Amino acid sequence: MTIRTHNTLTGKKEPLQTIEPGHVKLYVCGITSYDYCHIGHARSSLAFDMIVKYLKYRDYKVTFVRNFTDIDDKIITRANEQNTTSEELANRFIQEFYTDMDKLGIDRPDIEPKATEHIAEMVSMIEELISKGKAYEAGGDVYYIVDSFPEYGKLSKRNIEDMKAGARISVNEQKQHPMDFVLWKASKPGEPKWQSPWGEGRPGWHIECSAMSKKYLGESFDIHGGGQDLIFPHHENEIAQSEGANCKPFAKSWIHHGFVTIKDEKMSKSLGNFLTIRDILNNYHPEILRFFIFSTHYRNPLDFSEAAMQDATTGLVRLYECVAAVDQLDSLQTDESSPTVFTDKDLKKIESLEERFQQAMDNDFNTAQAQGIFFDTIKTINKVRTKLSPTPLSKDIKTLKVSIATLKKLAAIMGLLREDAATFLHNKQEAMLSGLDISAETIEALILERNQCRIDKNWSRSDEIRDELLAKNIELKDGADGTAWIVKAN
RNA sequence: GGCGGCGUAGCCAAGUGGCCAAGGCAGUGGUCUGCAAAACCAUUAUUCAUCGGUUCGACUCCGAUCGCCGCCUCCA
Repeated sequence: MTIRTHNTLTGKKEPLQTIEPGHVKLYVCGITSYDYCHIGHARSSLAFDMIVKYLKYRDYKVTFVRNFTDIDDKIITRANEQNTTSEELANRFIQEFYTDMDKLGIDRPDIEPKATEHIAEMVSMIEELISKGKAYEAGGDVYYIVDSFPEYGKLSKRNIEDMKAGARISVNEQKQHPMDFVLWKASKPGEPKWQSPWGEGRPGWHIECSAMSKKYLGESFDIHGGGQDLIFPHHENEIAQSEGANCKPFAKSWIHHGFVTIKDEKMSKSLGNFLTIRDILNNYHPEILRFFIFSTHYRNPLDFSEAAMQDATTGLVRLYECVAAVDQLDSLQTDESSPTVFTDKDLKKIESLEERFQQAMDNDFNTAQAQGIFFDTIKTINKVRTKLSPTPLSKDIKTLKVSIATLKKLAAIMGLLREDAATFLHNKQEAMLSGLDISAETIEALILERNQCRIDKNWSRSDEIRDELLAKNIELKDGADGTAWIVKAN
């Protein structure tokens, strides 16, 4: 089986074929660092984290580069508002970004270049473009000649004529053609600036990715990724710059993920309908956010709501409860004369887990389908587990243990089931209990009282206690080895 | 207006032309239980926005229509 990925350039799913065998070179556009990250950024980071983890699981070597845009108009404006330098502001939010990423359990890329540390590479690429007649200097700015690149529009599937009709391009006297875009901007007084052959200035937005991907991955590499909103103009312009300067194909394949929406509208700063990663992590465990993000395919829009997060919570807890239940089987006495409780069908289902998972993930990283396979598997595990005799066959226990180990290994690719199950469930209870006006001691005391009532067959008082606790969201579970309690999600 | 995408059960969501259209949440009936809860079992789309077409056969391919979303300006 080969991995197939959807390529924006061709609009098709294609088998992954790396330029260098067994080695994937991946470049992803990272954040512009001027504010806290929202869950749209989380989706982006999580999607590529999952993709890298899966590629590594499939034995690829991966070189993963993700940049920081640490100089641009928004950064300068925000820095002025805060009476600080753009450098300080950008670095501060890079640190905040790391705080969020670490909480989400996202692995660091291999290389994280910053735009401001690659001015020389950008300048030399711009010079190359000028010398090839693909760019021109005008009043200290440098522009790319879009008409010099016949394939312009091949990624976003649009042509220059249609775009001119759209006519929302800002008027700029300097430009020879309205679609020409800036490679180098002359600095205004007080703005951050670097020396260049065209005077003091700073780079345009798109050139950094062309220059840095070339430096770290080469002129041609395997996959370039980012959000769907980057297709045009950012990635289209990158192609024009890189292929124009290098005269070689740029990224072979393009992966673009969908947006996070709220009430079906794109989350964005201008609409003010965004939630930061830390807003979410205040209320939900990071794995719940991961579970939610991966519950749909990465290219589809994903609508955020509290209800959806509750569903994700319930689903993840169900997985953890299964893991915890199997973990507890250690304490059982085994008996080799017991019959096996596995049917052939059960075994087949459990043993095919990894293969089915790979099939789903090979198909353009279909995490939604993969999650379905997890649930399908735990259904079988739970079924078998409940059929276990008090003194089961040790081989049956072993089979269950092995399948849980496989499940955890595969779930880890999405960053799920990485905690000890009992601890996860316990911490979740603690967190929920702290929001209630009842202590664990009070609950335990009431359970003791109720159990005495039950021995006395005083059902009315016993039920009263249970209802009383239920009113406070405490649910009781009477089992063979006593009464357990959980805090109910509301 | 141009381009791209989406429309599958009450909600979310898979589905790479051909066995009963995954899975989750919610619901219903049952097993278990003193009664419950959890878990388990069973059940919930003669149908995949609509209408045509291609095909022996389509949710899956093609065309049209309706609806929603995104990009075309900074944006993950």
